[in-house]
Amino acid sequence: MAATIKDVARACGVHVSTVSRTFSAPHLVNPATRSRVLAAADDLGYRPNRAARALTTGRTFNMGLIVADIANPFFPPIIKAAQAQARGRDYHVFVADTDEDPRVEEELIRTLTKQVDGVLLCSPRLSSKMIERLAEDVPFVLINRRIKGMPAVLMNVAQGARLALEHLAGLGHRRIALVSGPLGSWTSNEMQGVAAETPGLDLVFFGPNQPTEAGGLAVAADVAACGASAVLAYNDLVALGLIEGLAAMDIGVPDQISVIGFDDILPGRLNRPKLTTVAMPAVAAGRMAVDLLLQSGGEGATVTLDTALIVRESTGRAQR
Amino acid sequence: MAATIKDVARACGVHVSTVSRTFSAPHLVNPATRSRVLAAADDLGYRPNRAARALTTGRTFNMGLIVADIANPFFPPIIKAAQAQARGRDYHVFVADTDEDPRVEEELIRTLTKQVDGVLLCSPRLSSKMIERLAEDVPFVLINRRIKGMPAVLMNVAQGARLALEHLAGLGHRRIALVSGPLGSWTSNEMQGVAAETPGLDLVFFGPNQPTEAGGLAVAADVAACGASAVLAYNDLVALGLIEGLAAMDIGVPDQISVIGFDDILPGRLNRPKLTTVAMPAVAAGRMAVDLLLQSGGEGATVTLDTALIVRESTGRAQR
DNA sequence: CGCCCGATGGCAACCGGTTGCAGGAACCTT
DNA sequence: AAGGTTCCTGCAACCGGTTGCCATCGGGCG
Repeated sequence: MAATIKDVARACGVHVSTVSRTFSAPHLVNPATRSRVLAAADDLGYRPNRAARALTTGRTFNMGLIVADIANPFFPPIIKAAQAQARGRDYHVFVADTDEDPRVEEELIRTLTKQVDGVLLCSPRLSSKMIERLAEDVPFVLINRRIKGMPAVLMNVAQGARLALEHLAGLGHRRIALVSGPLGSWTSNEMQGVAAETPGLDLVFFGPNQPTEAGGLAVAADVAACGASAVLAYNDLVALGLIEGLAAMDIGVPDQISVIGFDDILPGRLNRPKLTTVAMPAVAAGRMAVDLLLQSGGEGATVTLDTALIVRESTGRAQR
Repeated sequence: MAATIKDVARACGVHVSTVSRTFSAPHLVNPATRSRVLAAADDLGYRPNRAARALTTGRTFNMGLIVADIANPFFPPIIKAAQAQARGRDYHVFVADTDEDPRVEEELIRTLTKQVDGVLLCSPRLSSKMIERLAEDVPFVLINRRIKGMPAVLMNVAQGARLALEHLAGLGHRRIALVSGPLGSWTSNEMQGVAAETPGLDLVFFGPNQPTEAGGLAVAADVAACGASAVLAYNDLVALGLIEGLAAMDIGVPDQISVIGFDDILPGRLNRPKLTTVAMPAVAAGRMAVDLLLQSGGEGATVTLDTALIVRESTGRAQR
């Protein structure tokens, strides 16, 4: 049995309210009394029960973090950063994986609602309408999704796409394949938007595709056949699948085709050729989302974080 | 303001205790009353407050999961599986990352203690003594660590190492390098134990090493110089680093040296050559750990899960 | 020397549920 | 018809803290 506030009160002959105040409003208790209480508490190994406290204060010091797929290497850095930042603010984090299923996502949010001060929604699959409805019960911060009036942390995909296209253009590529992700993905739309408005390029679109290596593998043949000398892929996983598919057809990267991914996940860094990619600020996003949630005074604040092009080995000069 | 039990009680003219029983002991309430209560609850969007419930019942329906490094690709599958299994049991999971720091780990456990029904410790860095002491306050299940009397989920590294060595021997390799991990790592010890007792092999040990690509990269030259035709690496990350280092010296894998890793993480599957590795049953371990925790009747039960050799492309016949 | 005030700490209600106990009603038994 | 069950529901205490209110006490001030 862990020590409760009563045990401490009894141990040093004061009322429980005094013990309570020693922890939550120290300035209201006499220094002498305070140190007696602290000594007794330390002696008994007392720690305030956060859940009980939450009952009256309304603050749980917990938050939820909901992601589509923990095993997708894009998410762990975000989770790690958010969790670390939260710990620094004395918060604990419930992490839940929806398996890409909106219904699971909704149910998860509902059961979490009472138990947290807010929820970080990372690339949510729910409809905007549903998110807005759920937001009436618990504060949200969105990551990688924009809904008007809701605080969000966005990654500047458009800027990254622009950098990537400039890089390819600079290497002499003209005909470029755009391998997009799932239908209606925000990232895909951003990429296509930028590409469409970039002059002097001859673009070929492929999509929708699964956002995985399998997706990349599946379109490799089409990409090879379309005559493009470079590819901008939806994410690193797709890019890696693509490279593998091209290799199977004996098409060398970057010698014959250049490939750029998005995200900068670990497997891309380890791949050979090392993947040129647009790095998403995952760590900063996780941190920022936590801050946004906790200072929620800034209702609806939207932060956009810059991306960066990381040139490695999967891009090279266009062959003439 | 979310609806409370009182709102529901008022709405359908019964006492709160009746509402409470409708949810936690339905057989004690008249079917007619029950359906009225349920209707009212549904109408108001009422959901019991789990934290408040925990206060009296002592069960929080939360558990903690503590890992050394979320961003290490070995852990996400475990986290994902544990979390999914927990959700199936109506549990929520706090996930925390210790950054490999035992003090953070201890503090985390302490603050989590009151808020969970148990904690899953995944590859903990704390001393056994400390873990035993903390176990007095909250039930643990260990993953990848054995402490007498404590429930644990282990992965059969020895068996995997045996399979790997047999595979290499079968390919004609005799002189084999063993690239271990950090000092005192349980996995390293198991591997070395098996290797030492395998007859007919000429073993060269390298260690301790960082359990990362950097670690593999760093020993690549030594490994190449020692004349071994095959390497058993501490984990996939080390193996990948090793392959990269060998490639830099123009030593081909598997043509000149065969490499086997441990874990079966995603980057290994995507690498070229695709990594031959001993797959750790991460998903099963995550699930099993949750089950062990919840049925904790089986005090101290230890489950050992089998590993499997996955032969891909990084191993081949020894060259003569 | 009396008054006012700030500092201190006890009291008790409350947060949202749970549960042992008791009482009333309906239903059986004999 | 009396007494005993069983079923259902209300009452109230309790889980571990928090907090508004009030009483007490000592001291400073006029």
